[in-house]
Amino acid sequence: MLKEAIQAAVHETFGVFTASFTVEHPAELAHGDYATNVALVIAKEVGQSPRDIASQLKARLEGTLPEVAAIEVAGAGFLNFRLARSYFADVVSGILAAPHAWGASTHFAGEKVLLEYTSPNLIKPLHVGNLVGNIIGESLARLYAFAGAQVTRVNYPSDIGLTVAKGVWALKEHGLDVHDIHAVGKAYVLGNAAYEDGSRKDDIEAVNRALYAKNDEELTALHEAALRTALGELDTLCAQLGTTFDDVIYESEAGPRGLEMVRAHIADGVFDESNGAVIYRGEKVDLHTRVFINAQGLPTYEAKDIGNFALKHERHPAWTRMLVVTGGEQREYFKVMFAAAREVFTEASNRIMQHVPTGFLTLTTGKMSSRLGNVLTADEVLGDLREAARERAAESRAENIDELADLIAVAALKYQILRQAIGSDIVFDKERALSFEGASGPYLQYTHARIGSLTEKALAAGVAEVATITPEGPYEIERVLYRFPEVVAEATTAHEPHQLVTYLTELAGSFNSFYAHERIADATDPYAPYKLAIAKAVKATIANGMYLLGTTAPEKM
RNA sequence: GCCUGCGUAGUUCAAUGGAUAGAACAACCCCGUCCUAAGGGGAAAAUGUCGGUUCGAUUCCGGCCGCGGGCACCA
Repeated sequence: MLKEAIQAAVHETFGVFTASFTVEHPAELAHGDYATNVALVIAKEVGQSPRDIASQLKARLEGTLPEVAAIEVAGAGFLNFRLARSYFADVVSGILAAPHAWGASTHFAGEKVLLEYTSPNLIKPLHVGNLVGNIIGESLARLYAFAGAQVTRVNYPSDIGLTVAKGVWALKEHGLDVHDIHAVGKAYVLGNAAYEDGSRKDDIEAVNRALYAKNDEELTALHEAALRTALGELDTLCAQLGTTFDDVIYESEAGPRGLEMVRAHIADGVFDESNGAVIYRGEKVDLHTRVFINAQGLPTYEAKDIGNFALKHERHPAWTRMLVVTGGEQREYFKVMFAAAREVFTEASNRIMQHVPTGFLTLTTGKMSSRLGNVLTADEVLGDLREAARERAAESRAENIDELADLIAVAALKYQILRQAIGSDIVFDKERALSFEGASGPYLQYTHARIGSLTEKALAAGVAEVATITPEGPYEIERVLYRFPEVVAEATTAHEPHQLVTYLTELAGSFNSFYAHERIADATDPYAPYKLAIAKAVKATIANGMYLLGTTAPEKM
């Protein structure tokens, strides 16, 4: 709206111009609520100085925009706009009228999003790195749903293949306890070592074939028991982290299906046979060649993914957008896989398929490596966080300490993972995560709970929120508050939950500063009712924002 | 070798080509008869390097230096 008005004013004053300009929130609140660089951009074409142009535009625009209270010429020729007091008050009352809908949109209404994430190897305990995909995927799922899409959460765990065979071989060889996920993980490490050093490579490959063929009762039983153990751990973790999958596709289902699909598309030229293997020549679409079926006739990851695609497509035929969240090392791989999938599934070739690469997680002590013994498992990190949270929670106002400790642990972990752009590598600082201070999940939760308590105090003091009697100028917090829906929209379309994290942290900081300087639960303050209304609006914003991050904001802490 | 991602305070992260590069942690200083100190306030501290494009570059382009990922039968 503002942009169109500015554009019209420029046309009327200076005629047509070709340069494109922006209208955005300035980085500094001191520079107003919106700013445009139009004067700088058209200066050359118009042949006048940016500041002169800006002044003329200011004169023309002043008083014509109902929501704008003031226009200033600033800096090199920026035009800064300050929104009217009433605008902010309207936002606050809007939030209080429908707090759960605040930030929701219909941007993706009608879309059916298939979102695949988590997808672990079912032969070892999950480590923090494996949690990254789950945490990012869950946030994206909630963001899309909040924007009106129908989201289907899909888990695609690896239950078969060489990695699994290594573990099963060692479970038998060393007689480890298949019901203990850590023993299973230890078996995987042993199996991997025996495979890598070449000493038992043939044996393990034989186990792999036997698992595919299911022709060895003992191995098959061990295999199934190991899977049950791993799935049990996965269920527990997902329950703690707040993810419920709508569909699970096992690699063992996807394999045969992929084998069939790939073989069926050799004749029509999608795939080629080469050196006994079946390959896709990615060079035809500027990518690289990859093997889909190996020379032994077993499906590789690529054929399994074609099978996975087939199953997803079959079970959820109306999907409009397919997202797959995995580690960034699979970037090039997914380009090839999707290219092949578009040729195989021609009826779906125009739909949106996106790989969402996540960053690699390292510890402050370096890369995690089972050999170096510095692997941080998911249950370990959550356990430590819960333990630390419980100590603090014991002194809190919460009725249920354990429940609160869980919420805090999850928020602390997820904040650490979601605070940076999802594709960039993460250095996970456990000490930092445990500190609960400064920019952190618990900081957001604390602010939320603080407002909960404040609301009770206000009630007791006889202050009830009113969004109509306002002080003259907007408080800084109000100037941050109204931007929430824009941030949510941007976080969704750009797949950038970190924008939401940054925003919520700024909002909480702004509120805490407001709280430190203003009396709210004070019936003698004429603006206390309005300030309480703001506080409640902030609380609703944090609650919705934290939900979108896959976390929960407690009422008390 | 080819392809690709990344180098921002001591550390971990921000910044659709804009204004004085913004936070947090750590180190330093201040705030407790006052609605939760998991809080607030203050001071100090950064764009790897050399060029180019631009009114304006952390951002776009190129060279160099450094780090990571991928490149046929692993996932």
